[in-house]
Amino acid sequence: MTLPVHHSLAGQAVDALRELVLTGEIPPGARVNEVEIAARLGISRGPLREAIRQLASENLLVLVAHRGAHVPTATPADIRALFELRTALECAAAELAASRRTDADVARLREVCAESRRTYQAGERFPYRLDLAFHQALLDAARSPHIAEQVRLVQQRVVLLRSGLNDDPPHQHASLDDHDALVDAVAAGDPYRASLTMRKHLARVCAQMLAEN
Amino acid sequence: MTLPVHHSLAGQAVDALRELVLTGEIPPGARVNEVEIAARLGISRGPLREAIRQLASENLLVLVAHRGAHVPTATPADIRALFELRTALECAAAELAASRRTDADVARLREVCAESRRTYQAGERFPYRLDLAFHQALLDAARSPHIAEQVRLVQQRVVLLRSGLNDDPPHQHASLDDHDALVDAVAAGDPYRASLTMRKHLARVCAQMLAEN
DNA sequence: CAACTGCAAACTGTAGACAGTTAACACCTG
DNA sequence: CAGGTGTTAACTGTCTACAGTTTGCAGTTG
Repeated sequence: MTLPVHHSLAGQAVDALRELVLTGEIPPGARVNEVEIAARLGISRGPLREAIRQLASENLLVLVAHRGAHVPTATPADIRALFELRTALECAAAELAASRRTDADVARLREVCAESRRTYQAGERFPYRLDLAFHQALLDAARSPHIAEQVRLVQQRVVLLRSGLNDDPPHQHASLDDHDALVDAVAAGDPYRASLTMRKHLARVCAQMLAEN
Repeated sequence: MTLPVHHSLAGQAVDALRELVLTGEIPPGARVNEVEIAARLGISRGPLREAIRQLASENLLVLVAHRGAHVPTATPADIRALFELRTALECAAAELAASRRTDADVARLREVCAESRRTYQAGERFPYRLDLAFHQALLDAARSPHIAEQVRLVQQRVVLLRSGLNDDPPHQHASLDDHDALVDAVAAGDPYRASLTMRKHLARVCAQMLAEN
């Protein structure tokens, strides 16, 4: 017996449309043609419009009167402001993680770091997936559901900006070191150091993104 | 020539429904009857459903399959977790405000504090409106639009919890002092002290809310 | 030839109708 | 009388049709 994740078409449409936006299939600046997308998803415009509203309030779409929805494009100033928000949230998460972590949390974090390093040393760029996994493991350790939810939403928007991001090796190496330092601070139960380390990490990631655009 | 804030009925419905939820006219736990509310707002169910989706993604409503939307009720654990989020955001805002404030920002903050104190000393409870105005003035000084937006959303949820809040005088007096201390830290350009002062302030407000429920 | 006007196609915004699900109540049964 | 069952009313979820706006293009005019 297969349980559908979402019973409603609108719920499915949210996921499907989110995918289209985040994968860049609907690129930044492009408009969302309701009849076209609805046909593509095999649904009518009603549920799709509900999905569009939700994604708009997640800031993955922008609504314009009588001109429908389009994918937002980001300016450098936007990116900086977005990273201010991300820093606020993830530094708080790092602090809480350092205060609340269990041995299992630390083990999980070290595991993700180890896998990232293996992949990196194998000559490949370590995939963005592992970076997300690290930040997710940290959020799990923080045990603050509302903060975790907001971080997820912000990360989505970062993915949107990250379209053609070419992670160069120096940046990747530095990120691996940052992650290790972060785990050490969390393992040591030092909230202040965890927060500071996260702040430095995100500052570098932000600078990297600004340099690439 | 009167310019409608929202051209679309869905946009108006978002504001109207938000009002119904935040004023408690649709109390926590109550379901949102689509036909009834649509009739009350003089619109059809289509735009209303779009509005419901948006408010759900703002966490002012909860969607249940085939049972529509209802206003969420908060447990003490929820309140604590929500204040962890609020603290992360507003502490960051306080830090940024201390770094970026202009003389005009400080003047505005002192003005709001002075008005709050006048109202309080006139024997009345100083209205929640002035508390919101203070936090808004601080956000303006922080100049971080994304953080400001998220704070606005969190404050909404706090208002929702705040339904029958009876602000007792000791709490109000302490809040006035907190606000003054916060302005001093911001005026002094001391981000660390501003953040710490904000953290203490919100911890007390949170404890107050937990005590009253 | 540039700019303006008018028209037509495409798209968004909204309403109303229909299908499927939930839930409550009356009724039956042990 | 308690518990289960069938039926019905209410409500949600979805689709289709229609009205109003925008936009691009052709035609016209200075």
